[in-house]
Amino acid sequence: MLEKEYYPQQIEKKWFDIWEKSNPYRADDNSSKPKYYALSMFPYPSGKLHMGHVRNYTITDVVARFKKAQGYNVLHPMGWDSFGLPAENAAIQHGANPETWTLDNIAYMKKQLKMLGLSVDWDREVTTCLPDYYKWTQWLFIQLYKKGLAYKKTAPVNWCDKCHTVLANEQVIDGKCWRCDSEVTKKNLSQWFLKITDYSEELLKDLDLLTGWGDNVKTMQSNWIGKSEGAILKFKVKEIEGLEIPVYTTRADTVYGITYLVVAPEYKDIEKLTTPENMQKVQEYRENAKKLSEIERLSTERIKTGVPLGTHFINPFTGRVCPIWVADYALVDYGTGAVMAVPYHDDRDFDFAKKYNLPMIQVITGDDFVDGKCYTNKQGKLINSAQFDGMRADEAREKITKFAIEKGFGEFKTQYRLRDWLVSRQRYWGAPIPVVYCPKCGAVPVDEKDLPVLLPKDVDFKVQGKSPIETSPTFKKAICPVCGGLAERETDTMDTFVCSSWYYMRYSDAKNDKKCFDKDLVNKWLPVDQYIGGIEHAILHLLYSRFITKALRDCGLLDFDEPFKNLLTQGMVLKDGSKMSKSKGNTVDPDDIYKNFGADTARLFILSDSPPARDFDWTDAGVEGCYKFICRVYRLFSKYQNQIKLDYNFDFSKLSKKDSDLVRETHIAIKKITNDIENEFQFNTVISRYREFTNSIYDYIANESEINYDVLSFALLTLLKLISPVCVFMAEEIYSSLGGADSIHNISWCKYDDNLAKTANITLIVQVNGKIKDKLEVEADLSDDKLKELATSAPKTAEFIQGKTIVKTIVVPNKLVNIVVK
RNA sequence: GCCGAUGUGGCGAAAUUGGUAGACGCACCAGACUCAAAAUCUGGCGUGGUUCACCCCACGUGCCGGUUCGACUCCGGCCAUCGGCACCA
Repeated sequence: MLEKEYYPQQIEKKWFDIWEKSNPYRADDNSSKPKYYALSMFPYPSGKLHMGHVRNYTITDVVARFKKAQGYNVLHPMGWDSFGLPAENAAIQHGANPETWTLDNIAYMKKQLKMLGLSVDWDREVTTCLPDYYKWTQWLFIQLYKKGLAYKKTAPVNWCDKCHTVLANEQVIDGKCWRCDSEVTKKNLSQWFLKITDYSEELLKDLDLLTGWGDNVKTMQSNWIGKSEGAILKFKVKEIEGLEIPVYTTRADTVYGITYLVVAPEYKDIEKLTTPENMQKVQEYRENAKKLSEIERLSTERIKTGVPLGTHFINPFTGRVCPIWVADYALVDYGTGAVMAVPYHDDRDFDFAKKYNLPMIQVITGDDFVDGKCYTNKQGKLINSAQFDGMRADEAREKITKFAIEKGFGEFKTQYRLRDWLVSRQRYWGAPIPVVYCPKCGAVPVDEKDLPVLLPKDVDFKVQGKSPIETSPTFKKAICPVCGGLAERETDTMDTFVCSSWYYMRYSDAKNDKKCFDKDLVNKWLPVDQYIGGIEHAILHLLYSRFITKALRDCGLLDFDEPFKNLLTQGMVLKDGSKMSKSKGNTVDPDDIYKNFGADTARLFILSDSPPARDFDWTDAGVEGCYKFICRVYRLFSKYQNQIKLDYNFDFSKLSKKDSDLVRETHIAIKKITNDIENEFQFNTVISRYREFTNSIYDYIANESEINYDVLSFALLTLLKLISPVCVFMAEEIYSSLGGADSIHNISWCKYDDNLAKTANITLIVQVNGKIKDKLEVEADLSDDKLKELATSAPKTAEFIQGKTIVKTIVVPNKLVNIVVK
């Protein structure tokens, strides 16, 4: 029996306990049904769920439940991105053990997720900080190493002093650390990299295959990869026989306008290129450049500086001899580290030449050319460029490069902005990089049978200035797997983004202790059909995962090219106009919502007001509104629980108008809700339909004596099924109280009859010259001629037509008639 | 500077192929129920004009222009907000 009023706490507790015991949402590896893989970005176990999590996982859960009801074999897993600095910082600050801290948080948050009613297959739970997972992260690292995709090199890398570790390029946001927001400096260190640049072109090109991704994310990735097509041109140094300076340019069409050349302060040949009399000034300049922070140096606002080296180069096109300068607006790690300067046609060169009084030569002109101003139009015509005069700039670019190739001082070159992924971290709480250093054999990967390389427990977290892992008295000692001699273990751990770049593959075979995953299983379940998470991973996680997928494909471990077929980036959860955050004090604790209104209310509300991709504004009034709606639905069922028939039966042709109208409303509701879910998961309109349909049912029952209980049963049970993916606890409670044998969540999705999914009458709009003059209630599906006749003879239209000539009449079936008169 | 997204009532928003702009909700107002309140149910709710009122008329989807019988929707040109990239040669 249903209670008269709705008590969410009791109902949700009851089903929480039942589902806890049965784990009813196992994905079946052997099912013959088509598979559907619904995936949420897994959480970092920071302590408690926040509303962003609630939104993310509710959306994915409704998708998973909808697809299951539609007959798919659904995989909807969950896990924990559980390595990373917060655990280590807790250890440093409160003396906690990072592992205990992390596992405690996981236990708490797991319970919160279960209270949210997620249809997750908990048998496949993955925890990246546990050895049964990171063993395989290490194993994958070794496969990449063998394939030449993991390597160690000394390079200027990003260093965060506060986090005391290096960072990947992707983790430096506006010159600051992505985690702690402190300024990042450059350090020259020997570090491990993954060769993502081998895949630059494929990562860019395959964005076109990702038709289920938003343009925003694809554009961000494309910007980040930063492809540019140009040429390398080589210039001979006048003073030094045999020395050449190659430059990279996308504007080969401007070579006749070169008046100087700039090298970066870190340029490799810079000392050779400096004359003794300039040496002191050049060295001073370089020292100064080193002191500047990345932020200062990359600021476009800054006034450009530089000093001449004293040497010169010969422009092979013109034979002109021009000076070589050092200036920090040339970047050592892009192109060749040297830039040809064409002041008249490049803003930066223009500023620089003005400041130091360097000559300018105009070589491009056009209608919009203004004398004395830098002219960067790429459609202009060449002048002062010998045989290339009169050509359009974009054509000349190719011709001039070809000319340079023929003469042996140039080549075409495609350049990418993307850099290799720096993956080593000087921190404790991560997967140890499985490498040992042997005095004889150098850096050697650990023998695969010796994996995992376990994190040592005998460490001191309070140590300053180095990784806690270094304080272990035992960890470093190792035997070289090649020669058997004494060796030293690598103490760096991996970037957590390595762990998270393959977790969604592990779900396909989460408990396998022989392999990272079975090839057949990973090929069966992946690619992910729908991935849902925050936009903040547009570059980081999503780019890394795409790279790892392609790399593992090339290692022969799987057979697909892209990991995520469809991607939904959900908007933020706001309150009072800004993002919920502890510092602003505008957070809402999911536990409080569970306690006061129940998880079903939280789920309904978080889906209700905005489409998933847009930001969502949390309001207390909105939550209450949703709670009231759930009560309103519940009351319908509790009121008629004795009349509702699970085996309802009626003959549509014999129904009264009122009954048949409700049947039609029911079919319309099924159709619209199904379409709205399938069309980009527009849950906000889905919920509007729930309300509309519920309002229709309330209208229907207004007169008790006219109720046909078979028709009412049909409508109510349909509503219950339609609402069941969102209000999971209430739907289950009602259905089981009505005597349903199975769980409502195991019942197939409702079908609709297209002939019944429309109203019996329509409102015909009558326009004269495009202005609405009348609205007529008429039978649906009348012929065009009949509609025309009805419209012209309508009394209100008559006065507008009278005395005028009808030029034409436009009929839109079932909608409108427009009479055009003169 | 380049690229992407967005722009509709007091607020969140809706609107197959161009075809009733504002569905659904929040807030607000009124009525019913009640001794009263809450809850619940019913109705109203873009702006301006006109009217005792019903009606009716004009305007209205960031701005300007165009195509069309008809434009939130298509085209051209702007503006604003948010986000990404950026001394990348």
